[in-house]
Amino acid sequence: MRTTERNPLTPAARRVLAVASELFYTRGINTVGMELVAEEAGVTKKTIYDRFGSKQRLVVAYLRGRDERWNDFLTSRVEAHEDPVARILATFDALGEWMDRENERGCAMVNAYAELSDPEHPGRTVAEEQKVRLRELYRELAAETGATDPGALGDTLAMLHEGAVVGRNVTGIADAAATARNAAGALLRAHGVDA
Amino acid sequence: MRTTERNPLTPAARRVLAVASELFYTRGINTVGMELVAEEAGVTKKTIYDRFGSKQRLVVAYLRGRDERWNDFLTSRVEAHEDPVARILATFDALGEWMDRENERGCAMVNAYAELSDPEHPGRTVAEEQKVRLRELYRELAAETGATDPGALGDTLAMLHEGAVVGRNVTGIADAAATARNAAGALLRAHGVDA
DNA sequence: TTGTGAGTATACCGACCGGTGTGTTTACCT
DNA sequence: AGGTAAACACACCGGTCGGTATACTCACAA
Repeated sequence: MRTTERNPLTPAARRVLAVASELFYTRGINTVGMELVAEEAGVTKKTIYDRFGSKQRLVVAYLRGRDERWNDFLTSRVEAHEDPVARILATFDALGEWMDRENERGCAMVNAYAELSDPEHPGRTVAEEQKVRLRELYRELAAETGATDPGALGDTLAMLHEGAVVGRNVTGIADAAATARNAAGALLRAHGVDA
Repeated sequence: MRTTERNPLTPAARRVLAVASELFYTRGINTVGMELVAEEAGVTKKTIYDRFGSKQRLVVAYLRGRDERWNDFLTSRVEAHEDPVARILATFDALGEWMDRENERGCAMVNAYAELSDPEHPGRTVAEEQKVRLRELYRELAAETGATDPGALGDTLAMLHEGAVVGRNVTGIADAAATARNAAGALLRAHGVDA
């Protein structure tokens, strides 16, 4: 575990993380062995364990990285607008784009939460934190609109957001994000917001 | 695979299925080995393979059984009401009760979908079918209310339903079902339904 | 009474799992 | 020229995976 948070990854470590992220996401964390990761990254297992220390840590790095990428994307989309209503609607547009681009296997955090049943696994915390952060984002945005009961509105939007991912991925609702966006508008109006 | 759909399970097979269902749900399908299932059921592996043929089939039996239990529960709650609006709201009450009682690890179908990455695994179909059935239920109930655009309303309610499960389980929204129920009422009114 | 189905016990299979140890090569920095 | 970090190759560890084989006991029913 020579790898700390600040100093950058070595080239091989970066390759390992990229490959592992792809494999863990598309085939599942428990299904993918370290030997396969090493092979696909053109690296020996030794190198992986020298850089990451354990599979658990590699999994955490994968989840953190993916969380960060999504969060950066979402934040940039939200901050592109001033009006709080537009900011809320932008989250659903961002979700739709993201799902079209790189979510063909559903939410990585929800999947990891399902796979990592051991309550001690630090990967669970990463997933929980991501969801809590999303909830708080919606609660803050709801408050900015001056809605009546912004807490309930924020929670509702967060649930709609999560439901759109499952709806798109498992249920097969093709336009899930757009439908959720429309619903968000209706919910805003129901909470006394001009939308 | 002597076990077909109609003839009842032998006592040992019933025990195996019960134990496997509990273990698969709480610890995850890939995490639980057949040896553990055998041990916990007080049965030898031989017996399991004589009755179920393979782990894959045991997993499918688990998913089907759980799906059936949930579906029976939900259906009974819906059919207890005449008014379509009451029927819709009843689904969220049912969900809340179910989650309090036996959903401390989230939706078994969504979890299985995350774990079973092999697209050929028949367990995936069970999960997909359950989600599609839920979507169709909401679409039919929405149509019964005479709502404008019952398709979109139904899809929205289905997503809200799924989001409540994730919200409750991962995000930690304690009253997720109640919040979703309130949101469903608002969405109904937004679609021109008296609710 | 003689099968037959259900279940038991135990040993085994090849494959793979996460992880470690030893020693070597490469490349850059001073 | 010497030092150091990174990556290499390769062999190995104990343990578990899903699944199979053999042989035995028991209850019940024709």
